[in-house]
Amino acid sequence: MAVGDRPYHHGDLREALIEAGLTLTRQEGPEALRMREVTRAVGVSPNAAYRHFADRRELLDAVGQRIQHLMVDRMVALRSGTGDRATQAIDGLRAVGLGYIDFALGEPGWFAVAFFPAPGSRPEDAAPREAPPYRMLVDALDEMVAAGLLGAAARDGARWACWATVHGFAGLATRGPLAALPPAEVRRQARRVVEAIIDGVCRERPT
Amino acid sequence: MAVGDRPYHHGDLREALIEAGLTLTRQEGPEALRMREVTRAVGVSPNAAYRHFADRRELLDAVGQRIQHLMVDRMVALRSGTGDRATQAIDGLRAVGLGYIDFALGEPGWFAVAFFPAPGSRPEDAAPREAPPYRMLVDALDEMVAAGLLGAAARDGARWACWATVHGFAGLATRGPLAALPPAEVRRQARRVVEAIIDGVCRERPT
DNA sequence: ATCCTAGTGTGTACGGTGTCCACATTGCCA
DNA sequence: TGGCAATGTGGACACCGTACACACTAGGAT
Repeated sequence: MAVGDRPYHHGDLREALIEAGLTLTRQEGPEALRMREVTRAVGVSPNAAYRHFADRRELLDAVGQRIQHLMVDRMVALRSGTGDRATQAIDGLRAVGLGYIDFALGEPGWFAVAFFPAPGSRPEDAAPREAPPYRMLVDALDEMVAAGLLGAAARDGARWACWATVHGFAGLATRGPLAALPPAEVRRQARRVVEAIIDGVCRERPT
Repeated sequence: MAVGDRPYHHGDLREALIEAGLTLTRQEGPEALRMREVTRAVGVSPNAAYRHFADRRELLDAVGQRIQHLMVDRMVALRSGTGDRATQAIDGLRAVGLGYIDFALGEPGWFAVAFFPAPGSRPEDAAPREAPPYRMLVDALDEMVAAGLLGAAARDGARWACWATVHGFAGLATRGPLAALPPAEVRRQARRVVEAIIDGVCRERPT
């Protein structure tokens, strides 16, 4: 059953490939995910991967989704539930925004895999509307509405506005000019930016 | 002097390579810039490019800077100078934001080259602080301060907040889930998002 | 218990890429 | 007019993604 000590069939190769992809992309980002290297890391022939993923991109997408789940895991760990409903709601929204940015700053390679996988990736399934971090944001905004801090009519626009701001800041901070600033300053600016968009979104009147 | 009809020396090969890079990346984005194809388009041997650019990335960066200049060219065309100083200032800021987004929507390939060149690009020189579109934003915010619509202390933070929002929206709209929405809806949301961040930034109190 | 089939991994090969090296050609300046 | 620095060429190397045909193995039907 085995010529070396490893059986011919790997057991759960699909999972192993995704995990190898995770460790490979953590430092260098999506470019570091090369079929030959992933399979090499798992100790398997390059073509074996094609039994589980049609493409390099399909594997990369799978890794990206896994990373999005890691992301929400870290984000939920930030929530603190004290105070009345209004402060809880606003704290929750803040936590989502800062958590998103913190993850990007702490794991720039992974963040790039999750949200900038490949320049030519087809956008419709790149980061579907059900992206877990996006759901967290949606929930946080619903809490704001329930607490009376945000008009129900403004909710839809607020989703895009909040996501855009936080996402853009993360992009500028990881692969843009903000990366040149010292990390403490970056975090300080992150807090200001999050406050600004929360303010702007709460003031928004329906159009 | 010529074996075919083209002289051995190209004249301005560096410029020709950049222009070929522009046309190659316009549709498909940064990935479409391949050394062999660029040189092929110019009618020159692949290695000739290495007399003018150390790397593929160096050429890609040059193309990206060129695109940033194209971007401001289109953005300045949007400015309309009517009304009093305050309305001019706020209209200018709006125009910068919407112009940024419009360019990204109209030229997603180029936008990606300018701001998401390669996942592994070293961020310090990726989009230096003097990026032309960023300078436009800085100027617009200075006008806001001069018009008394923005506190001088808040200006620094406002720069990052505005850029992050607009940049993030462009990213979501070109390679993210917003790309799935109909273009008219995207533009509508763009207007709301820009309004929201302007509101938020103007309300900001110093920290 | 045996066979067969579907699932999974392997070997080989092809075309493409970025980039290094040695060499060819040319324009320019002393 | 000679020579030198700049510029373009040809060939080669290592690597990549992936298609094709084949090998092995597990597990259900007989």
